[in-house]
Amino acid sequence: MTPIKTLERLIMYRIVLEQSAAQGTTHLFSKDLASQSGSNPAQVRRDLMTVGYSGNPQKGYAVADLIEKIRQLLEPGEGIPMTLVGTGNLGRAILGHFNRLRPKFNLIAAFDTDENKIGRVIAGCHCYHVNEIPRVLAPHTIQLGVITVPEAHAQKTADQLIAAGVRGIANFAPTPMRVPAGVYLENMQLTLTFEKVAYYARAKISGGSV
Amino acid sequence: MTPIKTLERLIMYRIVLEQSAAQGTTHLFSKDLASQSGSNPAQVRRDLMTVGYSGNPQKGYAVADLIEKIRQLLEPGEGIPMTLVGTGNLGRAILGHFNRLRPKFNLIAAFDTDENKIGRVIAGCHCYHVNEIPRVLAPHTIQLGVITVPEAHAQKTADQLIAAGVRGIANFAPTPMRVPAGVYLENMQLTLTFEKVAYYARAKISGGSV
DNA sequence: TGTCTGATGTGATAATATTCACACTGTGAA
DNA sequence: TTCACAGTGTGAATATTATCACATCAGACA
Repeated sequence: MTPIKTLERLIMYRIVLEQSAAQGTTHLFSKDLASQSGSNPAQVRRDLMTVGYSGNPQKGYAVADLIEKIRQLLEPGEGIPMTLVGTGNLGRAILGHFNRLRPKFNLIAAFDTDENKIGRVIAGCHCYHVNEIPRVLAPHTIQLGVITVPEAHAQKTADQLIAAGVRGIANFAPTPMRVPAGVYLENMQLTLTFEKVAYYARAKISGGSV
Repeated sequence: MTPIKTLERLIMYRIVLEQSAAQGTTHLFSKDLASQSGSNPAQVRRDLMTVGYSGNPQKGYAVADLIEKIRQLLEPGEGIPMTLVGTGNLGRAILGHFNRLRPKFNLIAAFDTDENKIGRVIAGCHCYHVNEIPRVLAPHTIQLGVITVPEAHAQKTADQLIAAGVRGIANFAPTPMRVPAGVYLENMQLTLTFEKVAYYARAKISGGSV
């Protein structure tokens, strides 16, 4: 099991690597990868040990090969089957992003309770009523459920997804939720992020170091 | 300087505490706070040491007092002055959230390049052209700049905000960016989060523990 | 009043994460 | 071919973070 911090950095490295590849770069040194991803060279080398890819002292790391190695770690199968519940502003913004996300995400369905949205295609994704979660998701092994419903419905939605077999949830509702062991939950609290940034910004402004 | 992990949890505790307060709860034990915020009791007590608030072995922690202590750490001044650049889907979703975020955020202005939006009020916030960033932000000490512009403009936008004195940035554009020392940057990569959740979900599905 | 109880605050310990520092390697130049 | 060099891979050291475990405490109760 790759440690969470390492995994986050590897994902970031892949983003950088893909941008480099798009610009025609074939090789990168650890210090390049570090500066572009906000890390440091020693950290990069240490992280790359975990994917089992070796660079070359003269040329650095072969961009294409390294992308493939990281891909194998992140998406050993075909694509990541996912779903989204709550097609409000934020939900639609996220669905829109999926057109840009790496093709290995496989968006199975979106869900909402608004009758005006049921049956329509929103941001390229068919929208069902939440009552249909069990039926629609049954044939799939969903790895990622995104929750963008109002706060009051967040926990119930999570319970429905979990009952339908979803084992990974990203919750954007502004309330922490609880899930049983065996489900991985990421609470995406915008408030939390903003307050954190403001806190450290204040430290910077007042001259402290972080 | 409060460690980053501790700070994140304190923010989460405040969210839980405010929900408890809204339900009329006046006291909570560390184990309650822990279970509702996804932590554990020892961690909660350790974290609360850093804000200098003591509980009572029989009653636990006084909800109102603890909220105030955490508030003093997070917002020692009046409110957190902030701004947002890029009023697309995601930007508007975030602006919308601000109606719900704690009143201590003080949204100064929003910026865009779309002439149709300039001069209008979007989600309760006046929208200026990005060229006006220096003029509009000059009178303020912005602690938080939120970037929700397309990938291609993200770095330039960050540079503009930093030139205008912003020392804390939350970047939602799907590309990592670089900032000079003295600026705190949080790259909010949706891709990163989603891939991370999917990775650990797969571990759960295949029976591994995390 | 004295005793009991269950939660707190915290020193000590363990686990995790990062950084250092250096032997080793593959390539280009002489 | 041999040398020099810049960058890698990694054991060791450091720093950070989380957990344990227990002395202490404030109130309930007899």
